[in-house]
Order: sequence, then C-alpha cells, then structure tokens
Amino acid sequence: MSRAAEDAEGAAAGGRPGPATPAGRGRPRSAAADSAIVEAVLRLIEEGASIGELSMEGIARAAGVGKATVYRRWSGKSALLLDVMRSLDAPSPPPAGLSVRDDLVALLEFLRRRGLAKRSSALMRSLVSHVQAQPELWAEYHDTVVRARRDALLGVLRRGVASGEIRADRDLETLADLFVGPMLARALLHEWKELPEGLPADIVDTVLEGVRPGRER
Amino acid sequence: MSRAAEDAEGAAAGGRPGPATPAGRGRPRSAAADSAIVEAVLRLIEEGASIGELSMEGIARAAGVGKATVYRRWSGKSALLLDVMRSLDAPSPPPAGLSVRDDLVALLEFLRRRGLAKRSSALMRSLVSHVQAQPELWAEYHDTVVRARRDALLGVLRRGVASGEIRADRDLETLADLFVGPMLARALLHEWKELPEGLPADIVDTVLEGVRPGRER
Amino acid sequence: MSRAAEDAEGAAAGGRPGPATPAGRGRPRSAAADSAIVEAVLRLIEEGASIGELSMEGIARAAGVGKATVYRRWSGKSALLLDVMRSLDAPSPPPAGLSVRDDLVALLEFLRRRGLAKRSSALMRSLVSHVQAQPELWAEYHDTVVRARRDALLGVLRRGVASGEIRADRDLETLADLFVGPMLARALLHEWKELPEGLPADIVDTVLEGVRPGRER
Amino acid sequence: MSRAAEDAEGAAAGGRPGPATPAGRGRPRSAAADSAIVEAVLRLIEEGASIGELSMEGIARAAGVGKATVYRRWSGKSALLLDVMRSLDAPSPPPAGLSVRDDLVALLEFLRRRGLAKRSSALMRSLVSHVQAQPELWAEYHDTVVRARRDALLGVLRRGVASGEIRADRDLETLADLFVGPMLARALLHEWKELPEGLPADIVDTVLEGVRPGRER
DNA sequence: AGGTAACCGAGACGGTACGTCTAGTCTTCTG
DNA sequence: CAGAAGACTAGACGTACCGTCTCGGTTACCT
Repeated sequence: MSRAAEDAEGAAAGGRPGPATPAGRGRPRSAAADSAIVEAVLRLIEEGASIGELSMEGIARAAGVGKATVYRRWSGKSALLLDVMRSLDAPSPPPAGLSVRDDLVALLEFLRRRGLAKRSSALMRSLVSHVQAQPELWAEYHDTVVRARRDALLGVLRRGVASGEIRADRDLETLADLFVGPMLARALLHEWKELPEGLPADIVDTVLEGVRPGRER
Repeated sequence: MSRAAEDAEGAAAGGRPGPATPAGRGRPRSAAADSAIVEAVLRLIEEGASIGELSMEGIARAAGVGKATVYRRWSGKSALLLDVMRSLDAPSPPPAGLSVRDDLVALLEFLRRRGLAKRSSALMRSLVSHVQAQPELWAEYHDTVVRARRDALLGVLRRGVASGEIRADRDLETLADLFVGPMLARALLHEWKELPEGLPADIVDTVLEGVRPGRER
Repeated sequence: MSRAAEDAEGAAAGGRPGPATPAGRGRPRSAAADSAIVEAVLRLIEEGASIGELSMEGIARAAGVGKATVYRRWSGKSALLLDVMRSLDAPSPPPAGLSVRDDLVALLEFLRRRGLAKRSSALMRSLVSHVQAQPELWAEYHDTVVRARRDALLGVLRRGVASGEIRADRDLETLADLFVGPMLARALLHEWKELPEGLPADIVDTVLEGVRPGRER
Repeated sequence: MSRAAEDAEGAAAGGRPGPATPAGRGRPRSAAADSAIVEAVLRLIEEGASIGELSMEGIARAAGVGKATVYRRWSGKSALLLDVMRSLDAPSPPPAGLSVRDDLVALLEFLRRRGLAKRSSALMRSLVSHVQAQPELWAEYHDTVVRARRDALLGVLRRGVASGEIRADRDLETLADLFVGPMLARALLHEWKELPEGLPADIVDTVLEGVRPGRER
C-alpha cells in the first residue's frame, strides 16, 4: 500500500519523516516493522481511539511487534506521533507564479485539501493538539512543517509588495496571519465540518479588498 | 485568594465553573477542599508541570485531600481541567457602543490581555490543547466560553452591517473569523511571545481597509 | 472520649453479648438500631458473604443505619463480630450429675448441637477463624465463652478422678483435650458436614475404654 | 537461608508450593522475585504484622518488587498466603515401621515440632485461621497438606487393626481424630505456649490404654 | 564459511497512576 | 442530645502502561 512509496520517497528526501536508522553493522532494521507500526497507529486512530487512549503497549500489540522494536525507533509516544503527523503532510507545492491573488488562493486551498485528505477527519485536530501541548515537539513540528509553508506564503506576499499588489505599510508577518488565521479559526474553533470549497477564495478576496463596503469586485 | 469571590459570583451566575453540589442532606461539601484542589492544579502548572505530568494522585496529594474528594467533584482529570480553565476566563465585557471599529479593537484587545493575565504564560496553551483533543470537552468549553465571545463579536458585526460600516455581501461567520483568526494564528502558530500592544488595532484596521494599497487611513 | 469508660463498664457488666450502653442523659440509644445491626450481620453471612467481605460500610447500609451509629456501639469490625459470635453461644447447661460418662456425653452433645443450631453452617467456622486470628479478640472470646465450658468439663473430670472412674495419673488438662479435641478435629479439619448424632457417645466411650482391643463394653 | 533448597526440592517434587510458571517464551520469571516476595511476607509477619494488616501493596514494597510482579504469580492475597503456608510445611516423614504405638508417637511428634519450627510462633495460627475462613483456600490446603498426613495416620491405624493392636469396632476416621484432635485442641484453644516434649507420647498412650483406671502401663 | 553484532517477538521487570472501595472520624440537619 | 446522611483523610485494591531488560532465535555483514 501507500506506505512503501512514502517511505521510499521519505528516505530519498533526507529529512524524511520516520525513524533515524543507525549506520551500525549487525542485522539491519526491518522496514516491514517500520511501516507496521505507523500503519497500526493510523488504524487505531481510524477505529476511533483518541490520542490519549493510544498506548505504546497497544500500538506494539496492534502492529504485531515487540515493544522494544518501537522504542528502538522512537524515543516515546510523542516522537512517534510527531513522525506519524509529518508523514501525513505532503510538501506544499511551489507557487504557480500567477497573480499574487491566485497564488494566495492556491496556498489556502492546499491547506483546505490537506485537512480533507487526512485518513480521519478528527485525526489532525487530535494530533496537532497533542503535539502543541509539548513545547519541544511543537518546535520540531513547527520547524519542519509549518515554517516551510509560511516561507512560501511570505514569499508570495513579498512579491505582492514589490509589484504593488500588496500594501507595504504593514508587517509582513501580520499580513501572513491575516490569510492563515481565518483558515485556522474555521478548522479549530467551530464544529468540525469539512471546510467548504469556496472558502479560500472568499478569505483571500475579502482580506485583499477589505471589509468596508465600496470596493466589492 | 480569589477563589472565594469567584465561587460567590459563580454560584450566582448559574453556569459557574466548579463542581456541581448535590442537594443532599448529610455533611455538605467543603468549600475549602474545592479551592484547595483548584489551587493545587494551578500551583503545579506554575511549577512547570505539563498537563501530561499532572495526575489526579499528585493533585490530591498537593491539595492535601483524599483522592475520593477529588473524584466526588469531578469525573476525571479532563473534567477538572475544564473547570480550571473556565475559572480563568473572565466574561467578556459588553461592547462599549462606540464606533464599530473601536468595539472590534476592544474585543481583540480583551483576547490579548486574557492571554497575558494567565498565571502562567504557557498555561492556556497547554490547557486549550488538552481540552481540544477531546471532543466532548471541547464542545463543553466551546458552548460555555467560546460561544459567548463569538456572539458578542457577531453582534458588533451585525451592527456594522446595519450602519453601513461593514460590507453586507459576506457571510457573517466568515467575517468574524477574519478578525479572530489572526489573533489565534499569532497565539498558537508561532513562538510564544506576548502579543504586542498595538496588534488588535493593526489587525482590525488592516482587515477593514483591506490589504491592497490605496486605501490606507 | 467516653469509649474508655464504656469499655470498663461493659467489661464489668458481665460480658453479655451486645453493645455496652452508657449511662448518659439525652436521647437513649435505640434498641431497634442494636438489633438491626446484629441482624444485618447475620443476614449478610447467611447470604453467603465471607467474613472478609463484610464491611462496616456494608453492614450499616444493610441495617439502614448510619456508620456512626455502629461505631458508637462497637469500636470496630472485630468487636462487633465478637459480640455477634457470643450472641450465638447459649450458656452451657450444668452437668446433670449422672454418671461421669453420661455427663461427658452431654457436654460433647451440647457442642455438637451448637454447631448445628447456627443460622448458617459455615458461620461458626468463619467467625471462629476470624476471631482466632486476632490475639486480643481470641483472648476475650476464650475468657468469656471457652473457659466456662472448659471449667464445666474439668469439674466433671475431677469428679471422675475422685470417684475412681477416671485414672489419676494424667494431667487433667490433657485429659480434657482428649475429649474436646476429637470434636474439634471433626468440625475444623474435614469437609463440613453436620456432626453425626452418635458421635459424642462414640468418642467418650472410646476414650474411656481405650483403643486397644479387649475392653469393649 | 533454606528457601533456595526448598525451592529446588519443591520444583523437583512437582506439587511444590509457589506460583505456577507458564511455559511462555519471553523473559522468564525471576526466581529472585519469587523468593523476595515470600521472604517479605515472612519478615512482615515476624515483625508483628497480623494477617489483616498485610497488604499486597505493602508486601510488594517490602519485597522491592512491583505490584504486577506479585499479581503475575498469585491471583490475590489469599493465594499468596496459601503458598507461603504450604512452603512452611515439610512433607511428613514415612512411618518408621516400628510398633504401631511408636509410629503414632512419631506422627504426633512431627506435628509438635512443625509448630515449633515456624519462624514465628503465632504465624501458623494466623495463617491457618485466614485460610480456614475461605472455603476454596481451605479445600486447597486440605487436599495438598492435610490429606497426606491423614493418609499416613490412617495407614498406621489400619496396620494396627490388622495386627490386632487396634480395636476393629470403631470407624477408622473417628479413631484418627482421637489422636490428632488433642494436639489440635492444645494448639488452638489455649494460650499459645510451645507444646511440651512428652505430649505426643502422653496422648498416644492415654488414648490407647483408655482413661479408665486399671490399665496403666 | 564462520563469527558476530544487531535485530526480532515475547514478555517480565520496578514503578506510577488509574478509578473504586473501605476504614474510622467529623459535620450538618432532622426528630 | 441521638440518629441518618454523607462529607472528610488515608490508603489498599487489582489493572494498565511506562520505558527497560532479558530471553531464545534470526539475519545480514565482515572477515
């Protein structure tokens, strides 16, 4: 199934999600165990387990693997979940280079789809919450996943400022939050329903044009 | 400390944070135990305990209270933490009724200050994450705390639409997220630093005027 | 508090089964509560509870009585059970004064019937075991119940020695055990079946005549 | 001390006291933990703990062992105590085959010494009481320990009947109780003092010859 | 081809926390 | 005041996991 492909890709990519394999001699680690573990986590979550209900004991059992085999790869539950989470994040596609407005919509649309593509609708929410509650984990996730996407966004905005499509009198970071924040609010604050299709365009256009009347397109 | 006042207020308010006291005969529950428990939680968190490190066992020990006394009041760790969290949320002040812009700034300013006023800067983040990861807890928190603030925000926006200060061609919920989302993004996504003082005004003005150049105030 | 006084008085009062009643003023203690409690214990045991499963909590609940009401009368579970046990022991009838052999049979027959008269066949066994495991309780029970019966037995034996019916070259205590011991062994060591009717006569005759052949009556 | 030897012997014997070790793969159970637990029980009892004061919690703590390690071996306190008790019972030596009278004295002497050999004089009494109060435990103990000794006794008596040394007109079981009962009465009914040296011979001779005068040896 | 180092599943290890239960005491209200 | 009710602190109950360690056994690399 798809893990094999992901692993291959990840291994090629360098900072791939997944456990670090030591260079040692002896018998090499079993790739089958790697994926059995990650699959077991995903399966358990799909079957309705909350993050708090997941246990290393149960994961190892479900994966048909000894506990030591899990601990050989990850230092604990959090590190494992972090990797599982990263494995679900495809790298954000590069901006297509169309109009700044369209690139912004594309970035937000990517966020929207990522939320949908998850194997379980509540999965991301739970994982994010879990990771966020632990500073080091969150820093790790932020550095490897969040920052890349944010840099892409900042790049587009910078391009917009240069081209005169974006006002130059605001802090770029603040402007970035103006676009990302509403997606986040929808995803986290309210009942979990799938984000509607037109939302990214709606947000981008409203933020660009402003909320005051008189400038509707 | 302030628990006594809070309790009095809470009792009057009906949906107060804190455990429900049954009407039974026998010996009444000790208010001292109530507050000893909540204080113990806050103290442990201030001393650097993460949410995951908190245990009912440890809380009872720190509060000088039997475990049964804790379980008599709350069904488990989550319910206790939910109440602790609610006890930290002051009710949002009513909009002053000035200009729509100023009311929006006031609402966001309240959010900003709430984040600062917490007894520990990381506290809210941890608690929110914990609560958010459990659907029923989050629903409970959403209904009692989040919704009230959102209703206030929607009220202001509705007033703005009526007075012509806010464009009428967007979904009100989406507009609300435009203001709240950026605060959320700042608070959750990035390194925890205290939100700067001018941020609410910045956000409100930029969202109102739009990001395109040419309409700066 | 007043327990010490109560104990002293109670001990002086003859060791009757049942709680000591203090001389206090105020509202007198309810005799209904007294018997409700004892009845509850017996009922619970009949319903199959082992002694270990009995709890003061459960006893008070089953008696429809507050825990304090139980503790006001007895200092703890053991004291209560001791009293319940004593309440089941009728005082041994005085020896009829017939032949020594017939008096011995009568004493053993009394022991046999007492075992049968119990409201539950396993009751005595459980209670005895429980009491025996606690030295002070056992001393108390021994002094009030066992000693009286033993004294009666020793009296009969002494009469027998005087009349020449009992050999004089053995320690009287040892001789007493020769009669009581076999009853005890039957009651405690083997499967609990009711002791057969002819057993006391059997034992007395065999002990009197000896086990060697040639002296059968 | 003697535990190691006992274990080795016990393991060889098959029906040895101690927990059953499953045939499973994984890490084998630690024999050190086995004995640490049993030793801890004995030590606590020697230090004056009553059976009721023993707790699995305390036993594990005293043994320096996790609670699960205890529960992995025994299903609860009673099962553990039963095993401790059995571990104190050496198997009764086979009858030497001398005169029936001397074999009987030897059997009773063994009982007497067993009582003395206990590490604590009150130990056996407490343990027996505890085990006796629970029917299944008692059955188990009876089957494994008591029955063997009784069978040896019955064998001797049967031999005596055949050789004409023992009268044949009494039930063998009743005759057996005539010898064992007096030892039991001494051990259980009266103040715990060590049974005097000549007691077994005294009992056997008196029971054989009878209590009536005229047949003294 | 043989050694050997690191892997594998299984499961025991000492601990800690869970949520429940009971002990014995204390407190409030009702009769 | 006694009594029923039910709170209180304390701590044991038996279970589940934690992260580590130990077994017997397998699998690849490196002489």
